[in-house]
Amino acid sequence: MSKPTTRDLAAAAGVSLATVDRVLNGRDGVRQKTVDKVNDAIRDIGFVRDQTAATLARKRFYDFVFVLPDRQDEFLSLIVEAVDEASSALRHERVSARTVRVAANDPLSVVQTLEGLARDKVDGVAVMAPETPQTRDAIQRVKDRGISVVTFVADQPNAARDRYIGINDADAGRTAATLIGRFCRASPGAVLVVAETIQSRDSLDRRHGFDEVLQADFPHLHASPTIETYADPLRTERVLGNALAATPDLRAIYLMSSASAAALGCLKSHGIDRECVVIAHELTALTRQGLITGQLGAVITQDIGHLVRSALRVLRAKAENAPMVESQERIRIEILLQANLPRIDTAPETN
Amino acid sequence: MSKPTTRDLAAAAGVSLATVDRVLNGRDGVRQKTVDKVNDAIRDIGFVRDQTAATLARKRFYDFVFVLPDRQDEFLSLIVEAVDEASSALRHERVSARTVRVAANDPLSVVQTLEGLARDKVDGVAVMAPETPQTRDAIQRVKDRGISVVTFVADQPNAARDRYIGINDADAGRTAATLIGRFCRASPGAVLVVAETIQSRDSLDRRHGFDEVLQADFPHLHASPTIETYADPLRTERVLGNALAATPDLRAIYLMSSASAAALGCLKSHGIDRECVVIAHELTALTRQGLITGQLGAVITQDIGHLVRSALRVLRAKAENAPMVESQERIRIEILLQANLPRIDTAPETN
DNA sequence: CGCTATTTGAGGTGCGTACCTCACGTAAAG
DNA sequence: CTTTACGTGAGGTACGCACCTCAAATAGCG
Repeated sequence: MSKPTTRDLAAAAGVSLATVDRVLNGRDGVRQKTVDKVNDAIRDIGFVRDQTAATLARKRFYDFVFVLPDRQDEFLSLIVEAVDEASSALRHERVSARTVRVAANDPLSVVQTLEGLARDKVDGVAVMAPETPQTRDAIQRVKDRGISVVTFVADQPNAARDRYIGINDADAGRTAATLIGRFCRASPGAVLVVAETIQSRDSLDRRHGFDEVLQADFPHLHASPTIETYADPLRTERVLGNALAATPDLRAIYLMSSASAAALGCLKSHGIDRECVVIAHELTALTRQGLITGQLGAVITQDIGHLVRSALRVLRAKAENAPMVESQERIRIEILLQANLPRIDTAPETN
Repeated sequence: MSKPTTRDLAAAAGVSLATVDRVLNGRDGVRQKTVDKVNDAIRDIGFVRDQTAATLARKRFYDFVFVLPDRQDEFLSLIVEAVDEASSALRHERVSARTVRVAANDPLSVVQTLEGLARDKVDGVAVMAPETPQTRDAIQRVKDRGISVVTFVADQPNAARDRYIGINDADAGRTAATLIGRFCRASPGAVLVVAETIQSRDSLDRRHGFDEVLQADFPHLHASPTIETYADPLRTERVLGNALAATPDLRAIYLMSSASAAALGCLKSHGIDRECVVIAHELTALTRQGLITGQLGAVITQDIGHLVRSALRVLRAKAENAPMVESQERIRIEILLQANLPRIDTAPETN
């Protein structure tokens, strides 16, 4: 006999369809004993709720929101693009997604946005924001309203988020150190480490992983203190320019942040040695170009499309109280060279 | 007003629901003029078929089959595992998948299997097999019966497959050459290239890309002719052992095939220089171990879970005549170091 | 024991599409 | 002019589940 339905379940559990429904959808007014009876029957007959039918029946449309910083860098634009693409691709699966930008580094802005979303009829939120006590509380309140929350790209380990969607930053730093160390096998020298700011958790984590590996495995290289650009070209020119001038034995540069436009511009204008290994984060038009011209030795990145789709899958699974495939949601740290650069999309098929 | 349904479509096109259905599902018995009318209306009102309802309505269960070589290597075991996992994860989406093993290197075996599947009520096939005129014809015949076919891991560019799911092998070879070249910056020397067999297209493509980059960018390294192991430990010991002994200036080794157990064993027993860069393909328990111990400098791989899910998504989209997200189906060439090794699954959550 | 509060059952409707049957045209072929 | 085939319309059922209502059964309590 084929796939058991709720009807079979009801029969097997010796209860009515209504009760099965109550148990399946976590409604109350059912004695614990009865709940157990149904759950046992589920195991016994191997019942799996037909998601297709379930989503059809709850006529609901899921509305998910990505809360992103309002910085104007390409990485964020790509995320917005990916959200839009995913949103239209998922339209026929009753899911819609949109982005909301909040003032970066202004916890209050994040908090207000989250409050607003909670009041709205949003079904899930993906948040990319620095962890502060205020945002942590706001996330808790959103969750309290039964809305699921994932942290996105930047984790907030102490917040009540359902899950973190993004790479492990310490491992990303370790990866960078390994690449630099192995690309600069021969002679000792200095490595400049550049970040937008060291205030953020991801910068800290990456730096931590980076130092760990560099010190342990490549003692012939020594890393500079983190140079902060604040994503400001003028400041970058000053601090990074100075550092370049002051580092005669420069062997490599690690651009730790996703926003590396200013730093890349500065490096270009200074005409870095071709032997100097430069490693950046995130695949953008800029870093792609860097790989092609050879300005960049490697790019460490995460698949943005995968990131967004993963967040949406997780939010949806939470919203529908459905199971999920864990292994599918692990975001990999990708290393990109010129040779394995994904080809650019040509005109999308209309099919 | 919310999402237009088939009813709205019928009204907008000025035809009946039955005709809309005939057009949407490509049934015949509709004049071209009417078909156009409906298609225009689809564009006008922005109709998108609700896949959820569609799959529910066609009560059908999709049955997909992966045809894989019967070689006993870990890479293939992992694929089988991934298929099983995907199959049970997709149960509630009306998709089931299974694997069938055929005698590797026996075109007849592939052909017979495909014929059998075509006769059966299979809805789609993913084939991993060397390209031969016979398999090409067999694929054509399967397609003629309206069953969709994707080539899997190993492409057959001249066959009538709907799509290829896997990495670009020439780029994989280029990636290997780049890594080896950059890891061995300092002094000139030799690179051993090892494959299970050079007969297969993927070996040829990888070798081609490898040579291209090595010659162009790293002329201080020269690559050996491809050493064939036939995945046989004894033979491997002989040919690879000889090569090792005969190559005093050995700087790197490229293990080109997914089945690298024999070669890795041989290298281990011969005690390769720690400075020698070894690069292998595909993440398995063996190559993972190699990365952790430092025996391997890097592993070039493709995410097997992604591979399998992608194949299933594509086959399903074809079977349902539904659109697909192109960017989601591009398989990336991943570079794995010890630092960015995905952590092993712990006990899967039951949730 | 009766009374109230809680738990359970029976039955129905609707989600948006697929797929089926039957009947009614209309135009081409004989 | 009749036959035939084809194009189209009308209407229905089913898919598996969510969600609703109302009544009936049961448990808990004094």
